[in-house]
Amino acid sequence: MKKGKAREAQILNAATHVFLEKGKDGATMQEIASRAGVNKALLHYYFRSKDRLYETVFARQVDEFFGRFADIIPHTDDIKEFLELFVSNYIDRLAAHPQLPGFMLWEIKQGGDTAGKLIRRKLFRGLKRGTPLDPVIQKAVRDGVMRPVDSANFILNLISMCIFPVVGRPIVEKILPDVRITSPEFLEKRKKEILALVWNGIRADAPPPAAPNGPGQV
Amino acid sequence: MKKGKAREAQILNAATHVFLEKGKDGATMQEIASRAGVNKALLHYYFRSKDRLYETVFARQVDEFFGRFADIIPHTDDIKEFLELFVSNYIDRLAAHPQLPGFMLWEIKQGGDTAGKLIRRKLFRGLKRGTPLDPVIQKAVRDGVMRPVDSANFILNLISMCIFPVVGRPIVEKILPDVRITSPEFLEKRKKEILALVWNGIRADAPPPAAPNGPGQV
DNA sequence: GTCTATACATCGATAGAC
DNA sequence: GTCTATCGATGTATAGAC
Repeated sequence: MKKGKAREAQILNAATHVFLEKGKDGATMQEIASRAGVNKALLHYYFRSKDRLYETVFARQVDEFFGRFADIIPHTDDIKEFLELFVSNYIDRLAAHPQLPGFMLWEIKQGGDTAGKLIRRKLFRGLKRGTPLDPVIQKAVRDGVMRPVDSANFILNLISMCIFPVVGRPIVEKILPDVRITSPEFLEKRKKEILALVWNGIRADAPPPAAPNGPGQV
Repeated sequence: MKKGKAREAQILNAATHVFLEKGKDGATMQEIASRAGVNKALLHYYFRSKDRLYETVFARQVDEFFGRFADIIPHTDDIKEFLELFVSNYIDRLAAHPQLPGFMLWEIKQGGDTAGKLIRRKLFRGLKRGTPLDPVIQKAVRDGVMRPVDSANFILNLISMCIFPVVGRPIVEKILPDVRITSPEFLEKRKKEILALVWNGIRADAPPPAAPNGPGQV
Protein backbone atom coordinates (compact mmCIF):
# COMPACT_ATOMS: atom_id res chain seq x y z
CA MET A 1 0.00 0.00 0.00
CA LYS A 2 2.41 2.63 1.22
CA LYS A 3 5.47 3.61 -0.70
CA GLY A 4 8.66 1.83 0.27
CA LYS A 5 10.50 4.78 1.73
CA ALA A 6 7.57 5.85 3.88
CA ARG A 7 7.13 2.37 5.30
CA GLU A 8 10.82 2.13 5.96
CA ALA A 9 10.77 5.37 7.90
CA GLN A 10 7.68 4.29 9.80
CA ILE A 11 9.37 1.07 10.88
CA LEU A 12 12.59 2.87 11.66
CA ASN A 13 10.75 5.27 13.93
CA ALA A 14 9.09 2.48 15.85
CA ALA A 15 12.36 0.59 16.08
CA THR A 16 14.16 3.67 17.34
CA HIS A 17 11.58 4.19 20.04
CA VAL A 18 11.71 0.60 21.25
CA PHE A 19 15.48 0.21 21.05
CA LEU A 20 16.09 3.47 22.90
CA GLU A 21 13.77 2.41 25.67
CA LYS A 22 14.68 -1.27 26.06
CA GLY A 23 18.11 -1.58 24.51
CA LYS A 24 19.14 -4.14 21.93
CA ASP A 25 18.61 -7.16 24.15
CA GLY A 26 15.35 -6.02 25.70
CA ALA A 27 13.69 -5.09 22.43
CA THR A 28 11.75 -7.63 20.38
CA MET A 29 10.77 -7.60 16.72
CA GLN A 30 7.17 -8.21 17.75
CA GLU A 31 7.02 -5.04 19.85
CA ILE A 32 8.58 -2.99 17.09
CA ALA A 33 6.15 -4.41 14.54
CA SER A 34 3.14 -3.73 16.78
CA ARG A 35 4.26 -0.16 17.43
CA ALA A 36 4.75 0.36 13.71
CA GLY A 37 1.31 -1.13 13.04
CA VAL A 38 2.66 -3.79 10.72
CA ASN A 39 3.58 -7.46 10.78
CA LYS A 40 6.84 -8.99 11.93
CA ALA A 41 7.57 -10.31 8.48
CA LEU A 42 7.63 -6.82 7.09
CA LEU A 43 10.50 -5.83 9.32
CA HIS A 44 12.55 -8.60 7.75
CA TYR A 45 11.46 -7.51 4.30
CA TYR A 46 12.88 -4.03 4.81
CA PHE A 47 15.77 -4.89 7.13
CA ARG A 48 17.00 -8.45 6.70
CA SER A 49 17.49 -9.14 10.39
CA LYS A 50 17.19 -7.71 13.87
CA ASP A 51 20.93 -7.09 13.87
CA ARG A 52 20.76 -5.02 10.72
CA LEU A 53 17.73 -3.10 11.91
CA TYR A 54 19.52 -2.36 15.14
CA GLU A 55 22.67 -1.28 13.36
CA THR A 56 20.68 1.15 11.27
CA VAL A 57 19.03 2.65 14.32
CA PHE A 58 22.28 2.74 16.27
CA ALA A 59 24.19 4.44 13.48
CA ARG A 60 21.54 7.16 13.28
CA GLN A 61 21.73 7.73 17.02
CA VAL A 62 25.50 7.97 16.94
CA ASP A 63 25.01 10.66 14.34
CA GLU A 64 22.61 12.46 16.62
CA PHE A 65 24.88 12.11 19.63
CA PHE A 66 28.30 12.80 18.12
CA GLY A 67 27.96 13.87 14.51
CA ARG A 68 25.97 17.00 15.29
CA PHE A 69 28.28 17.93 18.13
CA ALA A 70 29.76 20.73 16.09
CA ASP A 71 26.36 22.47 16.03
CA ILE A 72 26.53 23.29 19.71
CA ILE A 73 30.00 24.84 19.60
CA PRO A 74 29.58 28.61 19.88
CA HIS A 75 31.56 31.04 17.76
CA THR A 76 32.89 33.73 20.03
CA ASP A 77 36.29 34.72 21.36
CA ASP A 78 35.02 35.63 24.83
CA ILE A 79 35.73 32.51 26.88
CA LYS A 80 33.05 33.29 29.45
CA GLU A 81 30.43 33.79 26.80
CA PHE A 82 31.71 30.72 25.00
CA LEU A 83 31.22 28.54 28.05
CA GLU A 84 27.81 30.01 28.77
CA LEU A 85 26.60 29.26 25.28
CA PHE A 86 28.19 25.84 25.13
CA VAL A 87 26.61 24.68 28.38
CA SER A 88 23.28 26.17 27.38
CA ASN A 89 23.30 24.59 23.93
CA TYR A 90 24.46 21.27 25.23
CA ILE A 91 21.87 21.06 27.98
CA ASP A 92 19.12 22.08 25.58
CA ARG A 93 20.23 19.40 23.19
CA LEU A 94 20.33 16.76 25.91
CA ALA A 95 16.94 17.79 27.23
CA ALA A 96 15.51 17.37 23.74
CA HIS A 97 16.70 13.73 23.66
CA PRO A 98 16.68 12.63 27.29
CA GLN A 99 16.88 8.92 26.52
CA LEU A 100 19.80 9.14 24.14
CA PRO A 101 22.80 9.45 26.49
CA GLY A 102 21.81 6.52 28.68
CA PHE A 103 21.14 4.38 25.65
CA MET A 104 24.46 5.26 24.00
CA LEU A 105 26.46 4.69 27.16
CA TRP A 106 24.96 1.29 27.85
CA GLU A 107 24.92 0.03 24.30
CA ILE A 108 28.46 1.11 23.53
CA LYS A 109 29.64 -0.78 26.56
CA GLN A 110 27.84 -3.88 25.24
CA GLY A 111 28.65 -3.40 21.60
CA GLY A 112 32.39 -3.90 21.75
CA ASP A 113 34.37 -3.16 18.62
CA THR A 114 31.48 -3.08 16.17
CA ALA A 115 30.08 0.00 17.87
CA GLY A 116 33.54 1.34 18.56
CA LYS A 117 34.59 1.48 14.93
CA LEU A 118 31.34 3.12 13.89
CA ILE A 119 31.83 5.84 16.48
CA ARG A 120 35.40 6.48 15.49
CA ARG A 121 34.32 6.99 11.91
CA LYS A 122 31.46 9.36 12.71
CA LEU A 123 33.51 11.16 15.30
CA PHE A 124 36.53 11.92 13.17
CA ARG A 125 34.50 13.12 10.23
CA GLY A 126 33.21 16.59 11.14
CA LEU A 127 35.66 16.51 14.01
CA LYS A 128 39.16 15.95 12.77
CA ARG A 129 41.33 14.67 15.63
CA GLY A 130 40.73 16.12 19.07
CA THR A 131 37.92 17.96 20.78
CA PRO A 132 36.84 21.27 19.25
CA LEU A 133 36.89 22.74 22.75
CA ASP A 134 40.61 22.25 23.15
CA PRO A 135 41.87 25.22 21.09
CA VAL A 136 39.37 27.59 22.68
CA ILE A 137 40.52 26.70 26.15
CA GLN A 138 44.19 26.82 25.32
CA LYS A 139 43.77 30.23 23.77
CA ALA A 140 41.99 31.54 26.86
CA VAL A 141 44.87 30.32 28.99
CA ARG A 142 47.41 31.99 26.69
CA ASP A 143 45.44 35.22 26.87
CA GLY A 144 45.60 35.07 30.64
CA VAL A 145 41.83 35.24 31.09
CA MET A 146 41.68 31.67 32.32
CA ARG A 147 44.03 30.06 34.77
CA PRO A 148 46.01 27.06 33.48
CA VAL A 149 44.03 23.85 33.79
CA ASP A 150 44.40 20.42 32.33
CA SER A 151 42.34 20.73 29.19
CA ALA A 152 41.11 17.14 28.99
CA ASN A 153 40.00 17.10 32.62
CA PHE A 154 38.29 20.44 32.34
CA ILE A 155 36.30 19.35 29.29
CA LEU A 156 35.47 16.10 31.02
CA ASN A 157 34.18 18.04 34.02
CA LEU A 158 32.08 20.32 31.89
CA ILE A 159 30.51 17.47 29.95
CA SER A 160 29.99 15.40 33.09
CA MET A 161 27.95 18.12 34.75
CA CYS A 162 25.76 18.46 31.67
CA ILE A 163 25.23 14.79 30.89
CA PHE A 164 25.04 13.04 34.23
CA PRO A 165 21.78 14.55 35.50
CA VAL A 166 20.09 13.33 32.32
CA VAL A 167 21.58 9.86 32.48
CA GLY A 168 20.97 9.53 36.19
CA ARG A 169 17.54 11.10 36.11
CA PRO A 170 15.66 8.17 37.69
CA ILE A 171 18.08 8.07 40.60
CA VAL A 172 18.44 11.80 41.06
CA GLU A 173 14.71 12.40 41.05
CA LYS A 174 14.31 9.61 43.60
CA ILE A 175 16.81 11.23 45.95
CA LEU A 176 15.61 14.78 45.34
CA PRO A 177 11.85 14.29 44.99
CA ASP A 178 11.09 17.95 44.32
CA VAL A 179 13.26 18.06 41.22
CA ARG A 180 12.11 17.41 37.64
CA ILE A 181 15.35 17.19 35.69
CA THR A 182 13.79 18.00 32.33
CA SER A 183 11.64 20.88 33.51
CA PRO A 184 12.61 24.23 31.94
CA GLU A 185 12.96 25.91 35.33
CA PHE A 186 15.40 23.33 36.63
CA LEU A 187 17.40 23.34 33.40
CA GLU A 188 17.78 27.12 33.38
CA LYS A 189 18.83 27.19 37.01
CA ARG A 190 21.22 24.35 36.36
CA LYS A 191 22.91 26.22 33.51
CA LYS A 192 23.55 29.16 35.83
CA GLU A 193 24.87 27.00 38.64
CA ILE A 194 27.28 25.09 36.42
CA LEU A 195 28.65 28.30 35.00
CA ALA A 196 28.95 29.93 38.39
CA LEU A 197 30.84 26.94 39.76
CA VAL A 198 33.14 26.65 36.79
CA TRP A 199 33.89 30.34 36.68
CA ASN A 200 34.09 31.25 40.32
CA GLY A 201 34.56 28.03 42.19
CA ILE A 202 33.09 28.00 45.66
CA ARG A 203 35.69 29.85 47.65
CA ALA A 204 34.19 32.76 49.51
CA ASP A 205 37.19 35.07 49.06
CA ALA A 206 37.01 35.01 45.30
CA PRO A 207 36.14 38.36 43.73
CA PRO A 208 32.33 38.39 43.69
CA PRO A 209 31.35 40.99 41.06
CA ALA A 210 32.45 38.97 38.05
CA ALA A 211 29.82 36.25 38.47
CA PRO A 212 28.54 35.09 35.08
CA ASN A 213 24.90 35.96 35.62
CA GLY A 214 24.77 38.48 38.42
CA PRO A 215 25.37 37.57 42.03
CA GLY A 216 21.89 36.33 42.88
CA GLN A 217 21.69 32.62 43.38
CA VAL A 218 20.54 31.18 46.70
CA MET B 1 28.13 -32.20 47.59
CA LYS B 2 28.82 -28.67 48.70
CA LYS B 3 26.98 -27.13 51.59
CA GLY B 4 23.93 -25.08 50.65
CA LYS B 5 25.23 -21.68 51.64
CA ALA B 6 28.50 -22.12 49.79
CA ARG B 7 26.76 -23.17 46.59
CA GLU B 8 24.35 -20.30 46.92
CA ALA B 9 27.21 -17.83 47.21
CA GLN B 10 28.99 -19.45 44.30
CA ILE B 11 25.95 -19.09 42.08
CA LEU B 12 25.33 -15.58 43.32
CA ASN B 13 28.86 -14.56 42.41
CA ALA B 14 28.52 -15.90 38.90
CA ALA B 15 25.10 -14.30 38.52
CA THR B 16 26.44 -10.96 39.73
CA HIS B 17 29.25 -11.06 37.22
CA VAL B 18 26.99 -11.89 34.29
CA PHE B 19 24.17 -9.51 35.22
CA LEU B 20 26.57 -6.61 35.75
CA GLU B 21 28.12 -7.20 32.37
CA LYS B 22 25.07 -7.97 30.24
CA GLY B 23 22.16 -6.53 32.19
CA LYS B 24 18.97 -8.38 33.07
CA ASP B 25 17.82 -8.85 29.49
CA GLY B 26 21.18 -9.78 28.03
CA ALA B 27 22.03 -12.35 30.69
CA THR B 28 20.95 -15.99 30.36
CA MET B 29 20.61 -18.69 32.98
CA GLN B 30 22.85 -20.91 30.87
CA GLU B 31 25.73 -18.47 30.97
CA ILE B 32 25.37 -18.00 34.71
CA ALA B 33 25.27 -21.75 35.26
CA SER B 34 28.35 -22.33 33.11
CA ARG B 35 30.29 -19.62 34.91
CA ALA B 36 29.30 -21.10 38.24
CA GLY B 37 30.31 -24.54 37.02
CA VAL B 38 26.91 -26.07 37.71
CA ASN B 39 23.75 -27.01 35.86
CA LYS B 40 20.89 -24.74 34.93
CA ALA B 41 18.49 -26.71 37.09
CA LEU B 42 20.51 -25.89 40.16
CA LEU B 43 19.94 -22.20 39.73
CA HIS B 44 16.21 -22.83 39.92
CA TYR B 45 16.71 -25.04 42.95
CA TYR B 46 18.36 -22.21 44.90
CA PHE B 47 16.51 -19.25 43.38
CA ARG B 48 13.08 -20.24 42.00
CA SER B 49 13.33 -18.13 38.85
CA LYS B 50 15.51 -15.79 36.85
CA ASP B 51 13.48 -12.88 38.19
CA ARG B 52 14.16 -13.82 41.79
CA LEU B 53 17.83 -14.45 41.13
CA TYR B 54 18.08 -11.06 39.49
CA GLU B 55 16.27 -9.35 42.33
CA THR B 56 18.69 -10.84 44.81
CA VAL B 57 21.68 -9.66 42.82
CA PHE B 58 20.16 -6.25 42.20
CA ALA B 59 19.33 -5.69 45.85
CA ARG B 60 22.91 -6.49 46.83
CA GLN B 61 24.22 -4.03 44.26
CA VAL B 62 21.91 -1.30 45.47
CA ASP B 63 23.40 -1.91 48.89
CA GLU B 64 26.88 -1.54 47.46
CA PHE B 65 25.98 1.58 45.52
CA PHE B 66 23.80 3.45 48.01
CA GLY B 67 23.82 1.68 51.36
CA ARG B 68 27.53 2.08 51.92
CA PHE B 69 27.45 5.71 50.83
CA ALA B 70 27.86 6.85 54.42
CA ASP B 71 31.31 5.21 54.53
CA ILE B 72 32.79 7.73 52.15
CA ILE B 73 31.56 10.80 54.04
CA PRO B 74 34.57 12.33 55.81
CA HIS B 75 34.39 13.62 59.35
CA THR B 76 36.00 17.00 59.43
CA ASP B 77 34.84 20.58 59.85
CA ASP B 78 37.26 22.01 57.31
CA ILE B 79 35.16 22.26 54.14
CA LYS B 80 38.18 22.18 51.84
CA GLU B 81 39.53 19.08 53.49
CA PHE B 82 36.04 17.61 53.54
CA LEU B 83 35.65 17.99 49.80
CA GLU B 84 39.13 16.64 49.12
CA LEU B 85 38.45 13.52 51.12
CA PHE B 86 34.94 13.05 49.76
CA VAL B 87 36.06 13.23 46.14
CA SER B 88 39.03 10.99 46.86
CA ASN B 89 36.97 8.38 48.70
CA TYR B 90 34.22 8.47 46.12
CA ILE B 91 36.53 8.06 43.14
CA ASP B 92 38.40 5.24 44.84
CA ARG B 93 35.12 3.51 45.52
CA LEU B 94 33.95 3.95 41.95
CA ALA B 95 37.27 2.73 40.57
CA ALA B 96 36.95 -0.39 42.70
CA HIS B 97 33.59 -1.21 41.05
CA PRO B 98 33.81 0.30 37.60
CA GLN B 99 30.88 -1.64 36.17
CA LEU B 100 28.46 -0.80 38.94
CA PRO B 101 27.35 2.75 38.06
CA GLY B 102 26.55 1.97 34.45
CA PHE B 103 24.64 -1.12 35.46
CA MET B 104 22.64 0.70 38.15
CA LEU B 105 21.77 3.62 35.90
CA TRP B 106 20.56 1.45 33.04
CA GLU B 107 18.74 -1.13 35.11
CA ILE B 108 16.97 1.41 37.30
CA LYS B 109 15.67 3.08 34.18
CA GLN B 110 14.32 -0.29 33.02
CA GLY B 111 13.13 -1.51 36.37
CA GLY B 112 10.37 1.00 36.92
CA ASP B 113 8.77 1.01 40.33
CA THR B 114 10.02 -2.35 41.52
CA ALA B 115 13.56 -1.06 41.53
CA GLY B 116 12.44 2.36 42.69
CA LYS B 117 10.85 1.14 45.90
CA LEU B 118 13.84 -1.01 46.75
CA ILE B 119 16.14 1.95 46.38
CA ARG B 120 13.99 4.21 48.49
CA ARG B 121 14.07 1.68 51.30
CA LYS B 122 17.82 1.14 51.21
CA LEU B 123 18.46 4.82 50.74
CA PHE B 124 16.41 6.12 53.66
CA ARG B 125 17.83 3.60 56.07
CA GLY B 126 21.36 4.75 56.97
CA LEU B 127 20.45 8.01 55.32
CA LYS B 128 17.37 9.53 56.88
CA ARG B 129 15.87 12.05 54.48
CA GLY B 130 18.22 14.17 52.45
CA THR B 131 21.85 13.98 51.41
CA PRO B 132 24.46 13.84 54.17
CA LEU B 133 26.40 16.48 52.26
CA ASP B 134 23.72 19.10 52.67
CA PRO B 135 24.41 20.15 56.27
CA VAL B 136 28.15 20.33 55.67
CA ILE B 137 27.73 22.67 52.75
CA GLN B 138 25.17 24.86 54.46
CA LYS B 139 27.42 25.20 57.48
CA ALA B 140 30.35 26.25 55.31
CA VAL B 141 28.17 28.91 53.73
CA ARG B 142 27.06 30.16 57.14
CA ASP B 143 30.65 30.31 58.29
CA GLY B 144 31.48 32.43 55.29
CA VAL B 145 34.20 30.12 54.03
CA MET B 146 32.16 29.10 51.02
CA ARG B 147 30.15 31.41 48.83
CA PRO B 148 26.40 30.78 48.69
CA VAL B 149 25.51 28.14 46.14
CA ASP B 150 22.44 26.06 45.48
CA SER B 151 23.18 23.00 47.55
CA ALA B 152 21.39 20.45 45.37
CA ASN B 153 23.07 21.66 42.21
CA PHE B 154 26.46 21.78 43.83
CA ILE B 155 26.18 18.20 45.06
CA LEU B 156 24.92 17.14 41.67
CA ASN B 157 27.94 18.75 40.05
CA LEU B 158 30.36 17.10 42.42
CA ILE B 159 28.86 13.66 41.92
CA SER B 160 28.59 14.12 38.17
CA MET B 161 32.29 14.81 37.83
CA CYS B 162 33.13 11.71 39.83
CA ILE B 163 30.70 9.28 38.25
CA PHE B 164 30.50 10.23 34.60
CA PRO B 165 34.04 9.32 33.57
CA VAL B 166 33.45 5.82 34.92
CA VAL B 167 30.06 5.42 33.27
CA GLY B 168 31.24 6.91 30.01
CA ARG B 169 34.57 5.14 30.02
CA PRO B 170 34.17 3.39 26.65
CA ILE B 171 33.32 6.67 24.96
CA VAL B 172 35.82 8.83 26.78
CA GLU B 173 38.70 6.46 26.11
CA LYS B 174 37.71 6.36 22.45
CA ILE B 175 37.82 10.14 22.19
CA LEU B 176 40.94 10.53 24.31
CA PRO B 177 42.95 7.46 23.30
CA ASP B 178 45.85 8.18 25.64
CA VAL B 179 43.67 8.04 28.74
CA ARG B 180 43.02 4.94 30.89
CA ILE B 181 40.19 6.06 33.15
CA THR B 182 40.86 3.47 35.84
CA SER B 183 44.63 3.88 35.92
CA PRO B 184 45.90 5.17 39.28
CA GLU B 185 47.77 8.05 37.65
CA PHE B 186 44.71 9.35 35.86
CA LEU B 187 42.53 8.95 38.94
CA GLU B 188 44.92 10.88 41.16
CA LYS B 189 45.27 13.67 38.63
CA ARG B 190 41.53 13.73 38.22
CA LYS B 191 40.97 14.17 41.96
CA LYS B 192 43.25 17.20 41.95
CA GLU B 193 41.61 18.74 38.88
CA ILE B 194 38.08 18.36 40.22
CA LEU B 195 39.06 19.95 43.50
CA ALA B 196 40.93 22.77 41.82
CA LEU B 197 37.95 23.54 39.61
CA VAL B 198 35.43 23.38 42.40
CA TRP B 199 37.50 25.46 44.75
CA ASN B 200 38.99 28.06 42.43
CA GLY B 201 36.92 27.99 39.31
CA ILE B 202 38.81 28.85 36.15
CA ARG B 203 38.95 32.62 36.35
CA ALA B 204 42.48 33.89 36.06
CA ASP B 205 42.01 36.79 38.48
CA ALA B 206 41.06 34.55 41.38
CA PRO B 207 43.62 34.55 44.21
CA PRO B 208 46.07 31.82 43.18
CA PRO B 209 47.87 30.83 46.38
CA ALA B 210 44.92 29.01 47.92
CA ALA B 211 44.85 26.21 45.35
CA PRO B 212 43.97 22.90 47.03
CA ASN B 213 47.12 21.02 46.04
CA GLY B 214 49.70 23.54 45.08
CA PRO B 215 49.61 25.60 41.91
CA GLY B 216 51.29 23.20 39.51
CA GLN B 217 48.98 21.58 37.05
CA VAL B 218 49.37 22.17 33.36
C1' DG C 1 21.73 -31.54 46.33
C1' DT C 2 22.83 -32.38 41.71
C1' DC C 3 22.24 -34.19 37.46
C1' DT C 4 19.73 -35.51 32.62
C1' DA C 5 15.89 -35.07 29.99
C1' DT C 6 12.26 -32.63 28.55
C1' DA C 7 8.16 -29.56 28.54
C1' DC C 8 6.60 -25.13 27.19
C1' DA C 9 6.93 -20.39 25.63
C1' DT C 10 8.97 -16.95 22.81
C1' DC C 11 12.01 -15.14 19.64
C1' DG C 12 14.06 -14.40 15.07
C1' DA C 13 13.49 -15.73 10.54
C1' DT C 14 11.44 -17.81 6.21
C1' DA C 15 7.96 -19.78 2.88
C1' DG C 16 4.26 -18.97 0.29
C1' DA C 17 -0.47 -17.07 -0.68
C1' DC C 18 -2.47 -12.83 -2.11
C1' DG D 1 4.40 -5.02 -0.46
C1' DT D 2 1.95 -7.24 3.01
C1' DC D 3 -0.07 -10.84 5.24
C1' DT D 4 -0.64 -15.82 7.66
C1' DA D 5 1.45 -19.83 8.96
C1' DT D 6 5.19 -22.14 10.50
C1' DC D 7 10.07 -23.65 11.26
C1' DG D 8 14.18 -23.99 14.09
C1' DA D 9 16.74 -22.21 17.81
C1' DT D 10 16.98 -20.65 22.32
C1' DG D 11 15.39 -19.47 26.84
C1' DT D 12 13.04 -20.41 31.28
C1' DA D 13 11.33 -23.77 34.06
C1' DT D 14 10.10 -28.52 35.78
C1' DA D 15 10.03 -33.78 36.38
C1' DG D 16 12.31 -37.42 37.88
C1' DA D 17 16.49 -40.50 38.47
C1' DC D 18 20.42 -40.77 41.40
